[in-house]
Amino acid sequence: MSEFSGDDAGGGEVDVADEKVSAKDTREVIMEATFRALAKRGYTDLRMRDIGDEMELTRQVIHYHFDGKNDLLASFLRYVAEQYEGSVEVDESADPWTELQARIDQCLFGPEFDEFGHWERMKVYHELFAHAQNDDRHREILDEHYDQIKQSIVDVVEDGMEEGVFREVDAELVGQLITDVIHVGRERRISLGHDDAPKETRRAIDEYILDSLVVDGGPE
Amino acid sequence: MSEFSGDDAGGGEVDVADEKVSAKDTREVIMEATFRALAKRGYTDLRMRDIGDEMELTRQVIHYHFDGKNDLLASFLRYVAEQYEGSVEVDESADPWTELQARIDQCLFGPEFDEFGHWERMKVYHELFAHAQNDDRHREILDEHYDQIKQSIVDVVEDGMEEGVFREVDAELVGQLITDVIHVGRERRISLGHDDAPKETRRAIDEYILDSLVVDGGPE
DNA sequence: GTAAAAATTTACTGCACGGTAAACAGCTGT
DNA sequence: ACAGCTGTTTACCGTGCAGTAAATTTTTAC
Repeated sequence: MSEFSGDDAGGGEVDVADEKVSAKDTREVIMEATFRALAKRGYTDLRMRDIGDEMELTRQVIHYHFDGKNDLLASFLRYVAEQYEGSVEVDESADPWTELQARIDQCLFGPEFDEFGHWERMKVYHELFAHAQNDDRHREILDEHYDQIKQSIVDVVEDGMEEGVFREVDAELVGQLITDVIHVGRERRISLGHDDAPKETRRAIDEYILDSLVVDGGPE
Repeated sequence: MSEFSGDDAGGGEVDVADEKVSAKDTREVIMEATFRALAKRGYTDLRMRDIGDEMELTRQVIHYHFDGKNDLLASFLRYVAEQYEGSVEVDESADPWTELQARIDQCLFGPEFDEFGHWERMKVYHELFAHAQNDDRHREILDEHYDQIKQSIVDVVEDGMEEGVFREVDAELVGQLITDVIHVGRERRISLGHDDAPKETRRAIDEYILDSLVVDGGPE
């Protein structure tokens, strides 16, 4: 929600009273409009016009705030990544089992409320993800993002091992596998329309990955 | 390699002597040119011109053989799916363990020779896959294709269980999981540039999925 | 060998898109 | 209250693209 594109930074200030919009808000408005336009048209067919149609302001405003389509989409990608990370909120004080499960569920199913918004966001996210193969800028940002998600899983696994509630395993390998499987579960739902792919995925994670974390004769 | 788009089917015949090209060959030439163009430019930036530049013939020939860009890409998608399936060739007479491993390796790493071609093909395949979320025609074709790949894995697992070399498991779940993990392993390499993702994936499949197929006190 | 059909090329067109220019509004400070 | 800045709008290009039309060459059929 902080830093956006390069442009000129120290723009207008927020007028506290009434309902004033200023530079920063406008950018947020544009980001959200881009979101909806992208969800409707898809990356390939996205026109600047479509983004304009999704907001109150006219499409030319975009050119004032961003330096062309490329710049806009680069900023948007960062916006999406930040939003994704921000949406994964778990109780860090919980035991590793609970935290691990919570993280998996959040990534797979999204926040309990707003499940629809989750899949709309993910649709856009996954499309940008695929596009990274043709755009180094996208790749860099998404690579870093993907690693953070993975790392948060690895950390929980390592915590669990230290606390003795998980078996000794290769945390990197497990974390990567879980992250990957979550990713592909969502993708199968989004691209192929398999509505229950996330649920199947959840079950597979339970039976084939989490089970192997159980200490012999331990809980569950 | 057989049937193409709807158009008019029974075109010109092949002249045996010399090196003559006729209708069917031209379509193949166009398909291959589309392949290269797509690999270079990416789906979003693909122009008809690019396809024309990738072959001896001029780009207008495409309009003679296909009914516009959409028709071309629909035909191409089928072409790619068929090529993928045709490329997975394993010795069906081998024992389930060997066949399963062979299928996994083929999907992950491609034919031993032509490893470069494999990743070029997969790059295109995965991009089309992502695009399916915005195109029902693509989704239908790829859904069917994905299911066939999965089914071939499920079949091997079931064979193995009948022969008693695999433990009794939910073959559907295992087959789906293996297929999914292969998919995401490739994707991570292609989109994020993780060159050793396929190898990591292979190891994860071994340790977390195949291990669970081993009958207690069995081989390996 | 010649006429008809198929395949390919050369030359062109319409238009949708991203981007720009200049006019206009609204707030800020003095 | 008026100058000056930020932000927004209306109106307008220039380009690059998919697609077409007609001319030309090659292949097939008799």
